[in-house]
Amino acid sequence: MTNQTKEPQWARTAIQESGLRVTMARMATLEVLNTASMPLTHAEVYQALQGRGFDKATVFRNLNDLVSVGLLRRSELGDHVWRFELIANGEHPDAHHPHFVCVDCGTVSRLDEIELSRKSKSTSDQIGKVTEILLRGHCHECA
Amino acid sequence: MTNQTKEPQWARTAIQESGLRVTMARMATLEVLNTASMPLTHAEVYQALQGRGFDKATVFRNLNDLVSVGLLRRSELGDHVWRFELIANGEHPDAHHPHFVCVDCGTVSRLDEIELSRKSKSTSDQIGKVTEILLRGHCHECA
DNA sequence: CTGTAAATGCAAATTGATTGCAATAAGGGT
DNA sequence: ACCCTTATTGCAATCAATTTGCATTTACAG
Repeated sequence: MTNQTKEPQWARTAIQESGLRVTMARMATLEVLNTASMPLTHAEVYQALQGRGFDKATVFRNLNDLVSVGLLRRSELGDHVWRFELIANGEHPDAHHPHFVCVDCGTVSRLDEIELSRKSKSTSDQIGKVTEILLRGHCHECA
Repeated sequence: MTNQTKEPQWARTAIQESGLRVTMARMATLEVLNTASMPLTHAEVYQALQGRGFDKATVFRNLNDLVSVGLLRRSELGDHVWRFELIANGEHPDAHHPHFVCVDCGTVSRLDEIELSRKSKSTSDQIGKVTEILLRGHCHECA
């Protein structure tokens, strides 16, 4: 989650503790995602890093590396693009929070309070363990 | 929806009424999707049509054409692949029914009874009009 | 300070999807 | 049944997102 008030070296510390090596590209990637209010695509992260000279493949690799050590979460919200977001301290990597995606403008919103009706929960339990809820539709801006 | 008991010429009729020309490829595409119990990817449809000699671009175009005349629905369930399913007679093209996707094996299940809790509904109403609900998680097979 | 494994840059490869274009076929009109 | 027009098809080329191969560079343990 967004957290503008982390300790100065939180990114370095987080990377160190993950077992990955601390590099400029990784620190910068975490910083970018830390100040984002919504999941960012690779393209958005890459663009935010323009001027620092990192290669696009490096950004891809770092995003994926950071996902695999549990610092980021990668999700697909329906537009054929991966989005990445920081996982809050202590938050379970699989515990995606619900998102709403506007199919018209592509805007992604985070919803924290969404849950299924009781009856639906038991229905879905018959299928498996739900770890993510995604809602799609038309946001008020586009309606 | 799956419907093995349509009239013999339902596919021909449906295509005719849509205004598209009736071709072998389109009839076959509809037949394949009619006997499928879940949304199929282009690759799956294409494979099911192997031996009939249709080109992969033709299959793509037909799937998209059939979507645009409202005979099929195209959805993206989180794995970067479009899936297509027949729209039941009279069903609203935008009225996606809920799906469950297993993030491990990729299996897609259709859920017809899922809904949000009342509180969640009002929360999501503040964001926009929800037209699709997608659940992801681990199915029992993979758990 | 040095050695080694990890990370990076650059280009090439992959994958899902789309498009240009000439050849072919559907179906309305005669 | 036979044209004519236009939609549809096949094939190759293209596109966009993502991944990979490899030589070079860099982090960091000792």
